[in-house]
Parts: sequence; structure tokens; C-alpha cells
Amino acid sequence: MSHTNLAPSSAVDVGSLSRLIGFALRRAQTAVLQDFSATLGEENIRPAQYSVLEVLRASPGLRQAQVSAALGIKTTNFVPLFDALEAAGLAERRAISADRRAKGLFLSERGATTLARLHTKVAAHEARFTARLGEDGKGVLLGLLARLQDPAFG
Amino acid sequence: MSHTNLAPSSAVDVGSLSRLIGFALRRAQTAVLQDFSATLGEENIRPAQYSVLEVLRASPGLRQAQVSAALGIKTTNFVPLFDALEAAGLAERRAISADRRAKGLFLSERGATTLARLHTKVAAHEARFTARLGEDGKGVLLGLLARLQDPAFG
DNA sequence: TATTGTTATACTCTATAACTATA
DNA sequence: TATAGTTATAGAGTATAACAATA
Repeated sequence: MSHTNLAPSSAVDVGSLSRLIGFALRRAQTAVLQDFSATLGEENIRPAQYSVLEVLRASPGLRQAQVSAALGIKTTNFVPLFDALEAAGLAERRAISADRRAKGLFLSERGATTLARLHTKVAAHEARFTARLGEDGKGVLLGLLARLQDPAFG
Repeated sequence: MSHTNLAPSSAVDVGSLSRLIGFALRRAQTAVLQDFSATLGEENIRPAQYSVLEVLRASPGLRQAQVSAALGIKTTNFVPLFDALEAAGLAERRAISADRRAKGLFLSERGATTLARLHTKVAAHEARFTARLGEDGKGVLLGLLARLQDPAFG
């Protein structure tokens, strides 16, 4: 075996890192992200792309700036991301008559079909981690994570 | 103000993303990481570098492979990361007599002094987020995050 | 033969500055 | 003047393959 596993070895004393929220978040996110990528690996869809497709399904017709802001992606980085989805035939930009600068974003028919298939796989992925926490634990976790990103709790 | 804020707008319906563990982790980690970077910005130390310094303090003399594995960093990526710390005079590689291939990693004196200063700033950073959760909430969060990355809970 | 550290490299993510066409 | 989208570009983070020295 020539590859170095990403999973951290727990035999080493990492000092105060073990009590740092940011360090724990990184490790957890790495684990979840790896499983997510493995889950959608054959689909050639990355996490950010999946999140865009799902927003378009839930909120069709939004402008690029709205979608990218909702996902915390800078508009400048959103362009090539969405270009890839459009090139794959999964989503499309449409003109907005009220403002000729802006563009409304939509799933294509194929995008909707693909997303439905992705939902199944993502649900299985999510179930794997929910099983590690319990349903109640997942609810608690989501509440705590929401607080972390909300300055109102500072 | 010409920059697009990373903070996601909550006015948009993001569909099932709002109940996805991975999505919540990403948002929380972005918030914590931004504060961490702002906290250590003037020090010119990035999160991964800080984590290496702290491991060297807690566990001096480890081999590169041990440190990188403990932090979930591939050895191939660890090399330039540690090179930068060494170039900054904060850490050093020392020969290991028992195995001439391996190298033991240590803080320099200056590294120890610097790390002590960083500890103060990082403690303030950590306190900001602990305040959003409460001490108990932080404990619960760390427990749940540990479960996410531990297949034993699958 | 296997392991430690290393180099080279590539792809993704994220960030800033500057442009265009509209408003 | 300001805004929506875009381009170019640069810096991190992360991945694989292959190598030299040593075990």
C-alpha cells in the first residue's frame, strides 16, 4: 500500500488542538466530504455543483448573485462552476426581461432527472452519518452548527 | 464596498441542503476559519501551520510521517508546509540516529515563543465561538463531531 | 523489497482586480 | 455612478506518480 491514509492517527498527542472547535470541524468535514465524493464519484458531480442543482430545484429562476450568495460562493467563482453544469446539460441561464444584465438560473429537464437520482445517493450518504449520531444527535448538531455561523449568538 | 460577502443569505430556500450535515459543516467551518485567519492574519501563520507547531510542542521529536498522519495531511503536502516553518525559523528537522532516513521535528526556541503568543490569540478566537454555544454546548459539539469521523459509530 | 522523505505536477477552491453591458 | 455578470490571475489545499537514500 503506497498511499497515506487521510484518517488521522489518534496515537499522537496533538495538545490543545483536541479541544479546538475549528480542528474538530475540519476533521469531521473531511470525513463527511470524503464519503460524499465517494458517493457521487461515478456521477462526476462535486459537492458545490450538487448544492447549486438543489437550490435551482427548490428556488428556480433565481439570479446568479442570489444563488451564489445563498451558497457562500463568490460570484466570480460561481461563473465557471455554473458553466460546467451548463456544459453538462444539467442547468441553464435564461434572460430576464426586467433586467437585461441579469440571468435567471434553472435546471434543465435532464438536470431534474439527474438530481432525482443524486438525491437517492445523497440520502444514503446522509443516513450513514445520521446513524453515527442518532436522529436526535443530528438535530442537536445542526442547531449547534447554526449557532457557530450566526454572529447573533456571539 | 465591492467585495461579495461570504456569509450566505438566508432569504433563499436551499431545499434539502438545510438538513444536510455536510452543508452545515461547511458553513460552520467557513465561519470559524475566517475568524481564525483574521485572528492570526498579522502573524502570517495559517491554520495548518499552527496545528503543526502545536503538535511539535505537545509531542516533540516525532517523525514527519507521524505528524502529518496525526493532522490528516499527506506527507507529500507536508514537506513544503514544514519547509515554510523552517524557513521562518519556527521549527526544525533533526537527524535521528536510529534511522538515517527519518527526521525528528522540533520547535525552535523562537517557535516556542511565537507559539505561546499565538496561543493567547487562538484562545480569544476559541472563546468567541464557545460563547455562541455555551461551555456545555461546546462539549456536546465536540462529542458529536468526534462521532462523525469515527467509523466505529457507523 | 519496503519505507522515509522528497520532487514534480495537476486539479480544485478561494481571493482580488479589472472589464462589459446594462441600469 | 452603481450593479450583474464576466475574465484573468494568483494563492492555498489536496491528489497521484515517481524518485533517492536507507532499511
